[in-house]
Amino acid sequence: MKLKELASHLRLSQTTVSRALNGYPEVNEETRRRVLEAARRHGYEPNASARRLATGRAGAIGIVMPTDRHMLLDPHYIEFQAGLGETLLGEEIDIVLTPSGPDQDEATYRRIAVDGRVDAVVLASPLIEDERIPLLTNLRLPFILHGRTEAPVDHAWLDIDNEGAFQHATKHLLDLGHRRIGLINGDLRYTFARDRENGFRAALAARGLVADERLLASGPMTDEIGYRITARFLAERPRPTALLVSSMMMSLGAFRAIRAAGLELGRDVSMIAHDDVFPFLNPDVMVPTMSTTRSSIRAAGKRVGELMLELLRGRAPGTIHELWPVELVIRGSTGPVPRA
Amino acid sequence: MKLKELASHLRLSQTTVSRALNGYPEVNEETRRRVLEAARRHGYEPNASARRLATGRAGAIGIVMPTDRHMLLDPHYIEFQAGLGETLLGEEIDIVLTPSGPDQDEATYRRIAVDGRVDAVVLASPLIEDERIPLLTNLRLPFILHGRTEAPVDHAWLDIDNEGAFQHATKHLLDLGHRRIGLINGDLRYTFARDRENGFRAALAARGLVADERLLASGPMTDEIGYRITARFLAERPRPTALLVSSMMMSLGAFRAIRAAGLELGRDVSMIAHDDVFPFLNPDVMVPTMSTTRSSIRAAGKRVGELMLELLRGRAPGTIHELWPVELVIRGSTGPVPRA
DNA sequence: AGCCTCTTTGAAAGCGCTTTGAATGGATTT
DNA sequence: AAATCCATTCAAAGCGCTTTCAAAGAGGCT
Repeated sequence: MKLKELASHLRLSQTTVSRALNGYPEVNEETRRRVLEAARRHGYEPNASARRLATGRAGAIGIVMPTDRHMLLDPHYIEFQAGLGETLLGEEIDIVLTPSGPDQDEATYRRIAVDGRVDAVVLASPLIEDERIPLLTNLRLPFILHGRTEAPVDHAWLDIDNEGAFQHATKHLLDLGHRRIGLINGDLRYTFARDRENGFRAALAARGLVADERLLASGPMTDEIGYRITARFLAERPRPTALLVSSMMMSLGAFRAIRAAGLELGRDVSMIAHDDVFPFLNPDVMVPTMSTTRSSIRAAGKRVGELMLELLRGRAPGTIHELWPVELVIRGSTGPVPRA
Repeated sequence: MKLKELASHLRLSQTTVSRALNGYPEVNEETRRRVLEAARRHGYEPNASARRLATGRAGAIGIVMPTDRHMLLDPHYIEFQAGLGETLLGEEIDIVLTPSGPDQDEATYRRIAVDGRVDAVVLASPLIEDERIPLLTNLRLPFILHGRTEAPVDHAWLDIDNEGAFQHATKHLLDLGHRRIGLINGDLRYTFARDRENGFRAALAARGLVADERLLASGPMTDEIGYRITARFLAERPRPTALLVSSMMMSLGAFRAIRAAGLELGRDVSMIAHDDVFPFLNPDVMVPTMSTTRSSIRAAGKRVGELMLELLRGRAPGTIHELWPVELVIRGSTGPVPRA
């Protein structure tokens, strides 16, 4: 069933039917009722491509999906997508995932910028110097960055206050008397990891302390790396009495390493981990419960969806800057520094 | 830059330029060279909507994304997507995620079936009786099911041998002398969970044993639920000496519950967990290493992508049935039953 | 009665591509 | 030299919508 058929069924022009369906005001209410009713009865659904071609709008936002490299951030992606979906749901806007291989990112962005399959894109996991920003700016493809980066150009972004979060967390550990604190971070090319390290150092500096470089480490945020780094840290002398960990996933490995060293979390070693609030990993039910810096990545996705809608309705990208505070939630994995 | 402009630049007709670009044979090689060169120079990229409208093909496959309910299967989704992406990469085919709210699934599928935004869809996480199968069949929207279901109609699917996997794993535990074995399963409305339970029971039955219903439990496959169920099982008397767990995520909680009960994994209690092979959760680096039934969900996604391409090229859905064997990998978390 | 206005509808022109059917002209046959 | 063939190219007709511009008719005003 296409518009033309529906129109002739109704003995109306395509124009009127189209208008009735799309809610234009210049249609007689009785006519509109008839049209809507007939459309429903015949299961009419406008062809997406035709509509897109005619309007010039894609009704979709894009995410370029790297199929190889830092897909290690996995669960983040899906939670973010779910949040995005929550918002886009009511708007009948799709999310278009465009796979991109190694070293094809530029070509891929270039292609989707020109071929009009999406109206805008979401950029995630930015590097400190991320070449995608100038690229998309040049291509005039609207985008919102989830995270931040060092870019000279003004653009839309939403980020959490990673620096403040880790500064706060570090300060808390210092207040508990800890002086030997290890930082287990994500890959330092990412802005979020750099920001967290900055926060960590800033809190130490505020007390006239400097970080022991042997207690700074970073890598893919996996259970495995968390285990390895922690094991290495615990072999240092004097041993660290507290750990700051960039992800819950890493903290699971860290926890095992602590036990393996015959130590007890929350007593011999304190830990604060960053929690992206995954439904399958709840710090409240761990034993001991895990102290965290908390910020829901799903909520961020939802909000980015809202901002995206505003962007598409014409809001200037340069006016979209949101920095979310991060909550510090103290639970059982942190305690006063043990007496030596 | 549009086709028309490119053509007039080249003093050729749109027809010839279009053909040259799309690799049709009836174009002079010298002409094709010129066209390709000019297209490259001008950064020409055909408009996706126009092409879709003209060809009637969307060049995209769809996934309906439930934004609320069993998004608990989270990490599975993204790994699967990544695999799918790997295949689709070279084909310039997109993945279109259509968000769908509670109770809108049918309407959503109905819409995308008619509006032509995708050529086919992937169905994941099927329930034992999944109404999506007859729906899509009626709508004549091609699909591939990742998993199986009890459907009277013939359709394309790819699944792992969940029953065989858990049967095999159970048999292994029985061979080690275990008699009190707990099963920590996913939600039983899902086919995979039912199949696993069937495998478990079959292995017991083969030895003339029956399952103790108090040692059967199921729920969302989270760390938390894994912890709770395990704690409950370990409170039973006589205590189970082995556990079969439906996901690595649950096994993390199970592990903690075992420790919390003052028991040692691999000695006091054995465990075999199902491993979907997530990059961030490696059974080889756990302490002790985790025995698993292993099947990469990413590989499944990749293969579904391949089958999807074949489906779109005309292969009959009824000829696409793949049942993958599941490997049993014995590591440190399983040992002989402890002497009472 | 004549003129205006307002509401409602319609014809037709795109949107940018693919594809059908026809044309052109040089090479090859007869 | 006429007829045939082949390799190339092109004009134009869609694909199924939206939107501009025009028209028709009903009612209100002078």
